[in-house]
Amino acid sequence: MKKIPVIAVVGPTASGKTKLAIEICKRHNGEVISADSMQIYRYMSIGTAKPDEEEMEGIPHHLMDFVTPGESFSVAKYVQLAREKIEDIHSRGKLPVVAGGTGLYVDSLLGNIQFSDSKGDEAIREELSRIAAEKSPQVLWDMLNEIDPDTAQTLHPNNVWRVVRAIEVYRLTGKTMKETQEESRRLPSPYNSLLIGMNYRDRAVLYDRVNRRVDIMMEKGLLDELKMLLDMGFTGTARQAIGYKELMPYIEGAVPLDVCVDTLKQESRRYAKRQLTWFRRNEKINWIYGDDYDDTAQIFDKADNLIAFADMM
RNA sequence: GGGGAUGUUCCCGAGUGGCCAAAGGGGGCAGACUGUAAAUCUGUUGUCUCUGACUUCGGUGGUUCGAAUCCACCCGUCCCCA
Repeated sequence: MKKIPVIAVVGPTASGKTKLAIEICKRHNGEVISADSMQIYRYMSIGTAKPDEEEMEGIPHHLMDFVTPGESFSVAKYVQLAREKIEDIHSRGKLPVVAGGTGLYVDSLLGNIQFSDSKGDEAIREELSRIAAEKSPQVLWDMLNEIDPDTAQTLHPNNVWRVVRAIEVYRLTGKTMKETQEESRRLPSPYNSLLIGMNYRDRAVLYDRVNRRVDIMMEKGLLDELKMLLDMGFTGTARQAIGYKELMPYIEGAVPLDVCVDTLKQESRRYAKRQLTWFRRNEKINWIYGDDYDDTAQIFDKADNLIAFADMM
């Protein structure tokens, strides 16, 4: 069976992924599938740096702006939906271009990870979390070490949530996390993917872009967007999004706005760094360093070279 | 002009004679990551020829076997009185 060609544009926040993905779509008849854990939410546009109508230049964008803040979502759900989108786009003779900074989503999708049917169990989670809180994280970790030493070895006792999850998986399925993960990787990927990573050789350049983008978000009315979300009852995972939680102390009158904005910039920079840590371990990524070029046109051409060289179409 | 306080490693901040290259926090850097992932967690952070050596705690000089810690003077900052 012929594999489906997919181009993925990854990289840290504010690196220029969105622009590049749209340009690739324009040149190669593509459609964008977002791989961003926060752009999935409706009403969160400025803070998640969703491209607006004008920036999209008529290119269809999928898996963006379709979950109401407060609703639950998961990698498994993302992968399922993204697969359908890729099928759909490909069947229409167009090129799927996955673009986003959520490494887990991208890798799970392209790696064709099979998530089992078992969901979560609140009761189990509460019970286990309580053990960590009332006794100690170490006690909980020891429990995991009894049933699944392989996974326990890879987890730090302080990473309570992961330990809880590993034990939960075992209780729910009778299989250890390690077995579950091995099974999830059995099916080969149906995609012939080309990964392009945007980055900057000089970290300061990237950080400067991040800072400037936060300023732009503020100018666009991030505060009003947050207030609107709060009026709607802002809950769930969506609330974890960088851009909103950092401004809360100001809304509550506890901290001056400029201090909150500085924190927001800092958290954004740290996030960019974490994203790099994730993507850098992937040797299949073809990196494009923005500071190697004088303008975006050259970056687009470089991407084109990569695509031509990959000869995937 | 008088009185008081203070100056510590990138930042904040502990440290009042040896156990101090110096607690803790922040930031930086590096890493992990399979149903919350913009989350969660870990390591590291003076230099070097690195199980030891060397240079640091405003400056200079001194006391001492030994000082970031004690003394003298100097420089800077802050507060109060005038």
